[in-house]
Amino acid sequence: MRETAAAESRPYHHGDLSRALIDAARRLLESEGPSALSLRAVAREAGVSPAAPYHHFKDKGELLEAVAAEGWDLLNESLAAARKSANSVKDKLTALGVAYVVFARENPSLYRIMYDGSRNKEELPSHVHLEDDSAYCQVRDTLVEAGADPTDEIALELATTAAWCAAHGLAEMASFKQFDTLKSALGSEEAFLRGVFDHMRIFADDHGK
Amino acid sequence: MRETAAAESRPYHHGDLSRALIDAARRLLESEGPSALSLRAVAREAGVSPAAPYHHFKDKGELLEAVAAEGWDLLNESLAAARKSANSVKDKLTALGVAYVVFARENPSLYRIMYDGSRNKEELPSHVHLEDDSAYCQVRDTLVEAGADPTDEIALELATTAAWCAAHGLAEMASFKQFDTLKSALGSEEAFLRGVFDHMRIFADDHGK
DNA sequence: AGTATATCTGGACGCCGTAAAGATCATCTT
DNA sequence: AAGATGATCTTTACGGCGTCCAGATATACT
Repeated sequence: MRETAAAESRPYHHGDLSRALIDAARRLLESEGPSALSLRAVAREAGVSPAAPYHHFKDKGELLEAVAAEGWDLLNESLAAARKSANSVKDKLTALGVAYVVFARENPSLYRIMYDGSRNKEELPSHVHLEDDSAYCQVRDTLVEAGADPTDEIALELATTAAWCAAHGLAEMASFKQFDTLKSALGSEEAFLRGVFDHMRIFADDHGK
Repeated sequence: MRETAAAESRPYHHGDLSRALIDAARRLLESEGPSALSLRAVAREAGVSPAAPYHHFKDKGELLEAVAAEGWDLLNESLAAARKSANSVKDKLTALGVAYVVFARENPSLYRIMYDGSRNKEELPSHVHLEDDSAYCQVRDTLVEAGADPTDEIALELATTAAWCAAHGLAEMASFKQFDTLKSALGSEEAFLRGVFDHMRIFADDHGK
C-alpha cells in the first residue's frame, strides 16, 4: 500500500513533505506562473490536503521563502559559472551582469518570488549578503579583481550596490516590449544588455584611473 | 436625500464613481498598503456594493491601471521639479535619479502598483515612453542637455535605458535594511543615493569626452 | 408619458488562506 | 510486547476574495 515513489525511510507518513511541497511549488511556478501559486494549489500538486503544509511551514510566506532560497542558490551558481567562463578580467563584471539578467529572463517567476518576499520584509535574505560565495560577495570580489580598491570599504560597498542595482533594474526592464526594436537593431538580446551596461561606468571603467 | 459631498451634475446615481473608486483605492493604498487593496475593499471605502466597480472597470486590473496612471503622472511632476531645481547641468541627471528614488520611497505602494501591472503585460504604459514630458523622455532630454549626442539614436536610447534601470534598481533596493549602516556612515539617505549613482558612468561622466 | 439604457444592489459560485478537531502512524518508554 | 506520546495528515469550517447574473432604480430620449 506504500507509494512507490519518494525515499523510503523518511520521517513520517509522506516522506519529507516539505521537500515535496517546495518541488511542487517550483513546478507550478514554471508551468502556471506566480499568480497560480496558491498554497492550496501547491498542496494539490503534492497530493496532500490543503492544511497539510501548515505542519512544515508557518504560513504561505514561509513556503515561498523556502522556494526563494533555492532561487538564490541557483543564481549564485549562474554567477559563479559566468565568472569562470569570462575571457578577460575586464569582461568579468559585464559577464556577471549579463548572467544575472539572463537568469531573471529564464526564471521570471522564480526571480519575482525571490524579491517579493524581501520587499515585504524590507531586507534581503541575510545569506544573500553574507555568505562568501553569495551573489553580492561575488560581485564585490569581481570588482576587486577588476581593480577596485579593497581598502576603501565604503567605496567598495557603494560600487557593489551600484552594480547590483544596475543588474536588477535591467533584469526587470529587459522583458518589456518597449525594448524590442532596440534589441533587434542591435542584433541580439545580449548585445542589448551589453549596450546598456556599457553606458554605466561601473561596467566599463577600470575604476578610478 | 442626496449625498452632500461630490460634484452635483454628474452622469448617474453616484456622480462619477470611477473617480471616487480611484481616490478610494489611493486612500487605501496609503493607509493599508498594497496587500489590503482588494476590489471589495475599494468598493467598501467608496460606499458602494462589491459589484458596482464592474460598470466602470473591466476587472480589478483595469482599476489598478488607472491608479498606476496617476502614479506615473505624479512621478513625471516630481522629475520635472527636480530638473528645474538642479543647480548645474552636470548635476541635473543625478538630481533626476535622486528624485526618482525619493518618489519611490515616499510612495512605495503606489510605485509597486505602477510596475506590477506592467510586469504582467510585459510592457510599460505607452504614455510613459511616448509623451513628450513623460518620465522616460525627461531622462533622455536631460542626457542630451548634459552632452549626449542626440544624433546617435541608438546610443541615446541605450543611455536613457541605463539611467532608468539604475534608478529603478536603486529605488527597489534603497529601502532594504542591509544598507542602513552604509547610509548612516555617509550621513544621510541622499548621500547614499548620490554615492551609488556616482559609481555609474551615466551619472558622473560628460558622455564620451 | 413611456420606453430604453446606464447604473447600482443582492445573492451566488468557486476560489483563497488559515484554524480547530479528530484520525493515523512512527517512535519511545516500560 | 504493549501502551503512551506526539508528529503528521484529513476533515470540516470560517471569512474574504474576484466575478457573474438577475433584478431594482434612476436617468435620458422620443
